[in-house]
Amino acid sequence: MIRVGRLTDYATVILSVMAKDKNRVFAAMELAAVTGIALPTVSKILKMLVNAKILISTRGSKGGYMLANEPEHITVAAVISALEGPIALTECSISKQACEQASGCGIRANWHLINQTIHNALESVTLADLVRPLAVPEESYIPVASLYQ
Amino acid sequence: MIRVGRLTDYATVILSVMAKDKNRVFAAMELAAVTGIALPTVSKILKMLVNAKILISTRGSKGGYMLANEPEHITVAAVISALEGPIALTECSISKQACEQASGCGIRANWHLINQTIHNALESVTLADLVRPLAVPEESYIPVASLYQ
DNA sequence: TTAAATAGGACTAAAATAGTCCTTAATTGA
DNA sequence: TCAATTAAGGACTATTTTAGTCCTATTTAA
Repeated sequence: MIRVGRLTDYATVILSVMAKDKNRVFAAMELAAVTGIALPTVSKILKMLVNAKILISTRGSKGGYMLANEPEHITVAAVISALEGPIALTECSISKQACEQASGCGIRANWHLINQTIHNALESVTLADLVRPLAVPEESYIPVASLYQ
Repeated sequence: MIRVGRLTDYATVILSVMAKDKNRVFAAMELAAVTGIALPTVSKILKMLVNAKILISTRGSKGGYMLANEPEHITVAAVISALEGPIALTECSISKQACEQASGCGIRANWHLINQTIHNALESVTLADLVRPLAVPEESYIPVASLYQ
C-alpha cells in the first residue's frame, strides 16, 4: 500500500527497548544483542537518530545512547523522517508543463494535502503509544477538512 | 517521509485525464501522447488498472480504456494498491520472538493501527477530488480514536 | 483478411536501500 | 599517560526493488 524502509522498522524496535528504561544509557552492542539486529546496522540507525536529535550520545568507555526526550514527545513522524528524510508521498514525476496541460493540474496540490493528512496521522502517534500497546493517542481526530481551506 | 512509486504518480495523471471525459474510450497511445509518458509504461499502468477493475478495456480496433466507475467512487487508496499491491507500512522485519522478547511487543499491533489510519486518509480522497483542485472530500474527519478501541 | 488495439509475461536496466567496514575522535579508569 | 571502550563519519559493496521495454498472442471492427 505504502511503505517505510526496514531501517525505520528496526528503529522503532530499538527505540521501544530504550523507552522501557528511558534514563539509561545503552551501548550499540547491547542494543544489537537485545534486538537481534546486526551491530553495524544498529550503529547506523543510532547515528541517524542522533543526527535527528531523537537520541543523545556520549562517547568513550561507559558511553552510549539515551533518549533525548520523553517517549510521549517522540512522534512516529519524527522517527520516520529521521530514517528516510523528508520525502513526500510523491513529487510530481512528469514535467510541470506536461502535467498542467494534461490535467489542469490540481493533482500536484492535492497530493500535497494528502501528504499532510498522512503526516498528521503519524504525528499523532508517539513512541509511548507504541510501547503501551493499544493506547489511545492524544489527538483523536485528524481534521482533514482544515487542510482543505 | 513515506513513498509511493513513480508509476502510481503517473497513474493519477492518466486517470485525471480520463476523468475529464469520463465516458470516452482512450487508446493507450493517445494517453501516452497527452501525458508525455512513454507508451510501454502507459500500457503497463493501464493493464494494472484494468486488473484492479478501476478501468474497463475493450480490445480490437476502436478499442481502448474507460473508467469503470464515476470519479467520485475511485479512491486514491484503490489506485495506490492497484499499482503497488496491498503492502502495509511495515511488516515487522525482525523475527517474531525477538520482537516480543525485546519490547513487549505492542509495536506490531500499533503499526497496524497506523496503517489503518493512513488507509482511511487515502480512502477519503477520490479521483474527483484530485481533478477538482482543492475540493473538500466527503469524510472530513478521520476518527483515529475509533481505531484504538 | 487486414489493421488496430489490448493481454500477458519475460526480460533488462536503473535506482534505491540495506548492510559492512575502516579510520578518527572522545572518554574513562588503571 | 596509556590502554580499553565506545561513538562519529564516511566510503564502499551488495542486494533488492522499481521502472521501463519488448515480444508474442488475442480480440475486434471494417
